[in-house]
Amino acid sequence: MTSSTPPADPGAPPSRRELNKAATRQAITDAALGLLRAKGPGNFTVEDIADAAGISRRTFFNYFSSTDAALASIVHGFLDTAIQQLRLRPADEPLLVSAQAALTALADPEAVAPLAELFTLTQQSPLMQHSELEAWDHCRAQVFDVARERLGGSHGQQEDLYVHALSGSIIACGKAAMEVWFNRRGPDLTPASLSELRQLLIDSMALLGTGFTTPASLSTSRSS
Amino acid sequence: MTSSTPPADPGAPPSRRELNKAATRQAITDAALGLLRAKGPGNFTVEDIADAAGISRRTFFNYFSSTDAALASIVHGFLDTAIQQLRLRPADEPLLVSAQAALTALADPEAVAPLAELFTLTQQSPLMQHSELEAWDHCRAQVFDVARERLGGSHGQQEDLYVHALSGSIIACGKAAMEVWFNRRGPDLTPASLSELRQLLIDSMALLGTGFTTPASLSTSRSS
DNA sequence: GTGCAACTTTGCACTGAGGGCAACTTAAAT
DNA sequence: ATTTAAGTTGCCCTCAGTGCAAAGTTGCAC
Repeated sequence: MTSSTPPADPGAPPSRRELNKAATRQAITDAALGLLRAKGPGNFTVEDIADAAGISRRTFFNYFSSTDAALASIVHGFLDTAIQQLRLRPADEPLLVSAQAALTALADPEAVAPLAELFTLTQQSPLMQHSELEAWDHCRAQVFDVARERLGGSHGQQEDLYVHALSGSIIACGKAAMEVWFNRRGPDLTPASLSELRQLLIDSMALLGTGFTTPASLSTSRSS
Repeated sequence: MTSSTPPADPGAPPSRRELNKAATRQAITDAALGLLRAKGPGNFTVEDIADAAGISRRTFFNYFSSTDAALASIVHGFLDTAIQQLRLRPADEPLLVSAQAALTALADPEAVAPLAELFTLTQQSPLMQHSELEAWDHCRAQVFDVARERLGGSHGQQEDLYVHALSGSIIACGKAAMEVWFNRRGPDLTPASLSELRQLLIDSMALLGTGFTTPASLSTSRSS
């Protein structure tokens, strides 16, 4: 089974089985992305992906529960590293600052390239929104965990709202920054474009931190 | 077809066809909700719903593209009225205040009852999250429209981020308030519970308006 | 190495979603 | 009443997703 317990020992050398599984997983997402490029969203089947990845249809489902899930694993990968970055921040830092730092740290070509391509390929069609929304929501849940940990165990019921609202808003703003960036730049990955993405991420978190005070405050960002 | 142009004349008396369609639509969601109650999420098929609603399986798909969609129409209904309320607010009012008003206006038994039941019935299982997330996202898009209209046509590129981030955050906070409320109260629809929901909605918008300043500000809400 | 145990892949078969199409039924219009 | 448009249904197709059991691999002990 794919879902059995992995060694959970980060220090140990990955066994052959682990490597094979990782490779297969990668082959699947590569194949899926390739077909998306070649045929467009909705115009290929799970069997197509399996063939392209050199595995059987049935095995595909051992790894992913759907075509969408396979493609969304790209988004998951990105967001997971974002969460990793977030957890590295000092616990006494304001969450918004941590989020800013974690996100801008990821605004480099290698990390955003697959994401950018995926977005440009699927922007027009709602066939991917499902898993994409889920990926963001999964990330939100993890930000929620981090936020709750930071507030310590002393949280009464009031903090529930605070933590829920904050984590949700952080995700919403991160999403907003990415969306605006894609709308403006498309698949442009030049340093100038990436620096604009960083600025957008910073600005969106700043908006959150200042309570969205009137649009006059918009003069903050002048980056293109 | 279901998707043909409705008269779009709100003054005219609804024709027989319109009435039939509305009735069928309602019968479907009723049947779906009934089956959800009776069998639990994931334990019934489209055919079951069609049978219960007294229509053919094929006709079901003329109205909804999936079981999820049929159930999510409940959420859609709620959020659509929320948007309606939002559009009724004066255009020069701060958006956060408008959102607060629109949402709290809907915190009455008739409006939230179906929603509350749906949430309690599906909270445990991820079988509904798809359409639910979509419903919220659809609502976000509409808040986005309202926000853009309010900022007038003079919006340069900076406003894009502002509007995206703001509408996304509003939705996130509305969601947060509802989620906290369901977690605390479950399907409780007593006036005390509803007033707590109202307070939560107000508080979450307030958090957004104050930039989530330190948890010390949490003492605002003391409502149970 | 040999062999066993655990894990993984695959084929097969089955249920059910979703949609195209044409025949049929019902409401509206003249 | 007759024609026309809108809606319903049955038939049939493809494809998603899953359980099961028979293979094929890898890990480990001897």
